[in-house]
Amino acid sequence: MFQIRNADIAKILREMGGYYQMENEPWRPRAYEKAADSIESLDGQVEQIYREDGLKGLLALAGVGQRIAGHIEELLKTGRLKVYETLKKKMPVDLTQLTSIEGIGAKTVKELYIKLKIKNLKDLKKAVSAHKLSKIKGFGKRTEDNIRKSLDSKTRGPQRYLLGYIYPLAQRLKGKLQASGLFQSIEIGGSLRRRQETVGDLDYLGVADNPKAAMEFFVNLPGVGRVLEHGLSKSEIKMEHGGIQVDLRLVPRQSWGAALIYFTGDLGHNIKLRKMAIEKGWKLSEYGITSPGLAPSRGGKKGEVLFGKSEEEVYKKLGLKQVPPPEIRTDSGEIEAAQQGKLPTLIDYSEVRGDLQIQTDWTDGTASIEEMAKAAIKLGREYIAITDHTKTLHVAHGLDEKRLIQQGKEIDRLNVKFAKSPPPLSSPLKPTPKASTLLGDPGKGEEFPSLEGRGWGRVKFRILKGAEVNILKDGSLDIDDKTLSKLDIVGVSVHSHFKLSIEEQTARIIRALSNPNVDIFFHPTTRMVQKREPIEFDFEAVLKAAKKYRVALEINAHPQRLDLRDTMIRQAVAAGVKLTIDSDAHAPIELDYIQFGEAQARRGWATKKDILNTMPVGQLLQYLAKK
DNA sequence: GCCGTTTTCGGCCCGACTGTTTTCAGTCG
Repeated sequence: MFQIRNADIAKILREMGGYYQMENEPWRPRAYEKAADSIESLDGQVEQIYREDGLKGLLALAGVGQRIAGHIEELLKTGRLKVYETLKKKMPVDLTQLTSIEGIGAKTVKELYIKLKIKNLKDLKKAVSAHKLSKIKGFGKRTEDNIRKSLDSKTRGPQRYLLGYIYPLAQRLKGKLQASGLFQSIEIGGSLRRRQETVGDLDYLGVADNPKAAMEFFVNLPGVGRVLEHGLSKSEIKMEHGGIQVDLRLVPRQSWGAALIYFTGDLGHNIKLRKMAIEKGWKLSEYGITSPGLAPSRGGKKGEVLFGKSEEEVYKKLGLKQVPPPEIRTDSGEIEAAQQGKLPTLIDYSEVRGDLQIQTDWTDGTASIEEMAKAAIKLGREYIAITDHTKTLHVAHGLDEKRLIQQGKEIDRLNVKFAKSPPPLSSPLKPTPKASTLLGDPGKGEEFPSLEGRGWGRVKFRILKGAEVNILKDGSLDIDDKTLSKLDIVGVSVHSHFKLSIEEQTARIIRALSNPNVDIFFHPTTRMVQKREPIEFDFEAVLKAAKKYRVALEINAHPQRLDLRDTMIRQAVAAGVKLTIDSDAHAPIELDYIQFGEAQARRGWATKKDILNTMPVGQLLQYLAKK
């Protein structure tokens, strides 16, 4: 059998969809794209599914039927796919490459190949430089210019941005739009509102009395590199540095809720809602629930808007008893749960009280314990655990037993110092939005969390002694049990031997978790978003072990890790395994990453009671002591 | 090509903008 990754299978299917699109096939392209999407978003490898369950396993995948399952089987068995090769022979173009250029789809690729024999980006660049495109019928000078600009901007900047890194820019832009006074409402939608791990572009939605002035203001924002589109209801810009695309849609006030739903997505969630509307004899669009009518752009008469003012109204009319929080709008059961009023109350932003993974300048962090503690206090944390690396992680100058004991003494000293004279609590706090602001009521501004009612003043800040202990190849730990037993919090993590077989990796992890001193399994899969694949192990077995040994799994909030990922969090919650949300901060500014861990937890349907560090410190220590 | 409280046929989300053409196809989200 051939080792073919999901991404490769998806790429081939997507290209096949493109070829069928060239041939003007009506529905096949959509089907292939859907199958490709579905495979791309899988947790496990298709290859493994096929190895375990054969063709039946493939057919169980969403969007995969007899024919496409057969394609996948052929790929895995022979390493090739004959139909694909035949299509490719007829039109030997690099579809993936060419369609990655803005404004170029499959049909344009076909034209370019037939007229100019353009097969890949290199050919395209040459043709553009020689001004050959503008000479083809159906292409003009503007098209050629646009393609040239797309080619230029493609060479810089990543395709998708990490949520945690783009979030501040998104908030700043929103602030600027708000401050202009030209928008009665402005909200951010899209994958950022859903708090996806990565964000491809920023989607703003607004209500403006004077759309012309509002759009004019938008396309002339400072830092705009290019204006891609400039209309009265929709405009798109590309920022100069980093090149992220920003879209703005304006809608009538009575459509605000429907538009917010529409521009928040995701696609699967929206499609299901639209089908539900059709079943009720209506139609759902970004303008609201309407009586059936033809699309205005196709010259038809617009149906009358019946409902659409708020998200709540639209969801209610469609038969949902609750509004699904944006983070879980993925068409994975949230609609059905909301119909029955059985959505869980997700953990809210700022419910995490303490941070249980922090590195300092004792190893690879940049700040001292005291500096990290003071920064945490400013953010309103009630406790932190100092968890520097341990000795076998040489690159980080990990601590040995002796140094850990020394560090414990330093922590004792600081705890006494803070008890005597607590550091000041700065105000206002950093803007961590409450979940309710995600529901985007028109006109409401950003809310700031408050410490009132949290018992601040009565709660003493506390630094806990901890460590991020390295799991060795055989599952033993690199710090002796006697030292570990003196720590408040012991986290363990994998930093080496990523490529063990599934059986070995699973056994190694379970052995580590079975150590009675261990409290948390840090960044369990070690994946780095868009950078490093997760290690492979039997997650079900690890969940069982975590439950048995009372070990919590971490939701690492660092934008680059976000580990566990959403689907695994949901599995852990279902299995009754406790979780923690930690920043993994190596510098004071990174302590604020907690909010992205809270977002991740919400996307995994976690509630407050699932997350250990929503507890006050006393309760947490009590829980840990019971082990 | 996929899918099924429309289940083996007949649907498949829906609309905006652009460019080039003059009524619309292509692309995108």
